[in-house]
Amino acid sequence: MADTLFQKIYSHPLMNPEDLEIIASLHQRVILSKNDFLLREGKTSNAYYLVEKGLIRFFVNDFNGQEITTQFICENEIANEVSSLFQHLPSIQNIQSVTDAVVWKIEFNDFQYLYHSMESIREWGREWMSGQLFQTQQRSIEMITHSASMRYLQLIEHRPQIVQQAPLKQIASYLGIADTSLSRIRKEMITN
Amino acid sequence: MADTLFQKIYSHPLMNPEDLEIIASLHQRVILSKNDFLLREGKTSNAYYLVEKGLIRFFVNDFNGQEITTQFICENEIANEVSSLFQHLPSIQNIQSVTDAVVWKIEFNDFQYLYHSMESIREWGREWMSGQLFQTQQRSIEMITHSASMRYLQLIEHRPQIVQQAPLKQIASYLGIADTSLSRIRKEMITN
DNA sequence: AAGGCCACTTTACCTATGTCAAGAAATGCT
DNA sequence: AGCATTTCTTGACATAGGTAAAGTGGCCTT
Repeated sequence: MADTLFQKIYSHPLMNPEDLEIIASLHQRVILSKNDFLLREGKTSNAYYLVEKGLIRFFVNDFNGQEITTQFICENEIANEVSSLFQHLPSIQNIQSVTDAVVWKIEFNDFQYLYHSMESIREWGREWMSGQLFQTQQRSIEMITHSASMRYLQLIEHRPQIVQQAPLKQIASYLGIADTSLSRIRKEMITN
Repeated sequence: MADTLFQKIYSHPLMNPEDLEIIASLHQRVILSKNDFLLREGKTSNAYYLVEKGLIRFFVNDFNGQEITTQFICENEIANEVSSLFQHLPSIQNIQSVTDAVVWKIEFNDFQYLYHSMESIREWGREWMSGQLFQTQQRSIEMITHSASMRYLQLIEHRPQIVQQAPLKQIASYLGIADTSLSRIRKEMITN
């Protein structure tokens, strides 16, 4: 069952079972309780995590001390604060479990070893990063072109786990609106 | 003068003059007139561009046919539609010169050759991508946490060339507001 | 069972930004 | 130079979403 996790996440045309086995052997299973932190603001990231079970979020604190959720990571996705991990800079983001969760950790040094010894993971890595960049850009564009209620509808449609598992306040800040506004949008969706 | 362009852009701890010379030799100088396209929506990108002179923008068409400027690329920066170039997918973005410009083009195949033969450019590439990801995330966060006039002030402060060289409508869509709103913000900034 | 806390909702009011339409200024074209 | 087109500004009005404060209900703790 963890095997299919690795297969799903590390899928790439150049990937083969031998490489995959080596990759998997460098991951370690970690059990998380709700609200546990995987990375705290100000610390430098030294690992990333594959999510087997549960929901993870990234958040920052804005200048009024409000928590802004910037990403949700669902099952079969990767929680990786790229700019801290690859540039060895203190993170401005926090990574925290929203629910109880099971994740697989791989340390930077082990990844770095793989990256230098396997073409498959290098190519996979570049593709993963470009996919992340694409998603982040899409999200920016949607913040501009769609209304808050449209954004909420899209979230329900495309990532229902988030709407089911995360508290309203986190979803609201992810959508870029106040929690009372999300509450109002929910109400209008029911009555109309 | 083009040499310092390559030095600035391809700077990385592992980079050395020999590598840099090989890299530079695979770029080709291209002269652009205002409004020329480097990539059109629906086409698959097969190159990226270093900007020596002038201003370049990325834009998408939203569902009402409005152009939304998603990025401005200034001098000594790179114009690269990553997800089209590296995943060979049709681009949803357009890349167009805002002013007359001089850029240096490198084709995907040549880059790919470098990427496989030089550790320096591989590491540089990963760092560049993670930098891009960071910037894009920062921009999303600012769209949520800052008001339109704050965003405009930040743009004036951090990237004045854009404010000087791009037309108001493009700047407004980049800031995520209507052009009339940006005009009003400008007025308020003068009188207050 | 009682108190306390948290997540969510609701209401009233406020403000930033959008929309539309008109005019002024700048730029480009022949 | 002169006309056309685009760019920018302005004003009146509309609306999505913000803020603050109070209310409801659930759940945990003792």
